Amino acid sequence: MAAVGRPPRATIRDVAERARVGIATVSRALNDDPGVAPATRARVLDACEALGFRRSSLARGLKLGATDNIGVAIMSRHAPVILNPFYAEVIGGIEEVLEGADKHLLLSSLKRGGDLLALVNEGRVDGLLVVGCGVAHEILEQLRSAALPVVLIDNAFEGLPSVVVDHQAAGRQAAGHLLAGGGTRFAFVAENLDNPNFRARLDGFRTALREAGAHLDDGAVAAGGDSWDGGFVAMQRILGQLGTPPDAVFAANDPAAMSAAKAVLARGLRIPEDVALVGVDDIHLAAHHAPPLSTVRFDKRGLGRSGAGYLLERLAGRDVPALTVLPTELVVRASSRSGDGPR
Amino acid sequence: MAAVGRPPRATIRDVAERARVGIATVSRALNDDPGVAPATRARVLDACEALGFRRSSLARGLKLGATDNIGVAIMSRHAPVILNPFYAEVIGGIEEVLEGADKHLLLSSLKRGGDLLALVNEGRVDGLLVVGCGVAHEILEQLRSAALPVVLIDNAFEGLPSVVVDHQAAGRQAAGHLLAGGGTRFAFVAENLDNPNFRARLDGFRTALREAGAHLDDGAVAAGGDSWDGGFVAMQRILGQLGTPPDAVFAANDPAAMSAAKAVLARGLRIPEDVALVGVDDIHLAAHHAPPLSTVRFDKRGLGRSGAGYLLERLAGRDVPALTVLPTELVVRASSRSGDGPR
DNA sequence: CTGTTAGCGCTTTCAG
DNA sequence: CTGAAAGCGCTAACAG
Repeated sequence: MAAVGRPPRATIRDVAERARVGIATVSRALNDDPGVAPATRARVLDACEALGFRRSSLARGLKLGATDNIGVAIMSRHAPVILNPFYAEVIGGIEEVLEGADKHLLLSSLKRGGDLLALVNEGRVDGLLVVGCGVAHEILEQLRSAALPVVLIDNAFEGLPSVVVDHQAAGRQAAGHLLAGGGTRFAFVAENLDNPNFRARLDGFRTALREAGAHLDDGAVAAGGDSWDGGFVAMQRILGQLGTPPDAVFAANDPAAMSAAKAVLARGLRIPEDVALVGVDDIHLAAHHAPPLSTVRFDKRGLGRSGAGYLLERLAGRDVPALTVLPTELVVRASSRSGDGPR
Repeated sequence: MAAVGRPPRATIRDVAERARVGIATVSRALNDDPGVAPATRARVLDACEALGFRRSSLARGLKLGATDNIGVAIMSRHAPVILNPFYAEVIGGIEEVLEGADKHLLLSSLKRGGDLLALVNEGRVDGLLVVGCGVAHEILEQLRSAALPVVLIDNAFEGLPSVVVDHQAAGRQAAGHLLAGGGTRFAFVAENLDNPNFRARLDGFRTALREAGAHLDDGAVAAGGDSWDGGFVAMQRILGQLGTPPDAVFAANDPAAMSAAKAVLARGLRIPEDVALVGVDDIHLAAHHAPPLSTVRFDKRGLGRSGAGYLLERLAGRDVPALTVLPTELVVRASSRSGDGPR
């Protein structure tokens, strides 16, 4: 019942024999070498077909010194990796580009950074995309002197081409919008403050407020934990700590914002009349939240696309920008649209 | 500024030279061959270290006829593939198992099934996991006679080890529960009715109702489209078509259920008092929906784990079950808990 | 236009 | 215990 007498895979030699040519001719025909007589080429192709022949990518790679595989390493301190929808989107973008270039995607969500170097030095991949900021500096340093091209996504490091989102700008845009809406008592909620992206968003938020002469109280910044109700917990803490509740809240991401909204409403405050609320991400549900959630959007898929595109450029021997910063875009919805205009 | 004078990667020959041994000895030392003098082994290992040497996976694979790569092909008629959280979970499970076995995951979301056969015949992977039911029968037939092990996930095919979820059971469980709750006018909503899993759920639902002497009207089955509001549209259609609104609704998945809930509430009906509602999936938000959503849960990650586990077994030459059916579990929450007991 | 041949870097007999 | 040599399947000179 097992796979007993299966014929061993055909090799280029079998094809040559059947087509009554030399193996070099087979190779040439397969590589679209112009110097092959049409009749010969046809015979070869027929033989391949008949034998179900496909070149061994291993042998070919060994000879050519390339695999057509691209490593994608996802490094995240906080997650079951691929389960994080953020990374899923990024990978989607990567895949899109690689597929167009006939490259294969070797996915690796390594716990230990050392494995990353191993991956690179084994010759299993032609290039490497490192996604996320959970990589130790020493690893990145070694990657910098690796023999194959490396591109960083959602993480920046001197000497390695990097594609990032302007998370600071996200914070500044949120601040600007909340200031314009008349906010005076600001707050920031997040699931955690370890995530560098969240910190950057907070940083931009705080900076923009300061520049406008406003102030973000220390007691108005809270992290509520990485479970689904992190935003809720954070918001509750802030409401408990502050004498007067805030009237302008920026959440590090949309889930936190939605969850924080529950705490605000539970306290009997209205959104946006009493509290204006802005998140980040523009996840699908944001538009269908009650009330529809204002947010700062950026192109997650584009992160993957750019990174993959640059890697392909590097593989082709071309130069690429050292740092690419993708913009963010404020999306105003009802959760922060109290006083500004009709509707 | 480009990578000019980078030393070419060290080979086993460089190591041999530096350790003052033959290349065979290096190979043996690296493969933990017992017949190597400890002192020699140490010298070899030192030399490797010093040279930053790693065996070429290509050369090794060519010799050994294996790559340690496992192909994961996601076939879905309806999706940006990896963006579908369902598949993301499955991949998470696969990854978990493969990482433990030191295999690499080659991700491939092929549009054309033919590419799948190519992948298999190129020798790029040692085995293949095919996820989802978007694969043509003829492709599966060819896969059945492929030279390497193939395991199907969330899809079943005679002659290929398959791991599936009992979607019919999900439908039956929902029916049983809604019947027990006193439902009399049943309805089914989905985003589409092409998805074989959705059809199986409907099928189980319908069958169980029939067996209980209840009836599912044709006008009470609707698909509303694959956008976010598919359930809403479907529910509206049913409410428009039926004279009396249904009092027991089964949705093909949780998003459809949530979306359908909006339509029910918009119509002025209460959940669960007027309409009991059950979904499938138990996505995160289900528990925090208003009202909390009853649903049928199954282990998505486990699908991936089982499939990957079986593939590893096959690679080790062991036999595996032809068909594995993962169970589903009813989770009762407020959306269907009108009359049955306190609270 | 086509065939012969030499490796790519590794593992594995087969001899020492 | 260790080394020399063959060869995995392919490509790319180098000759015809």
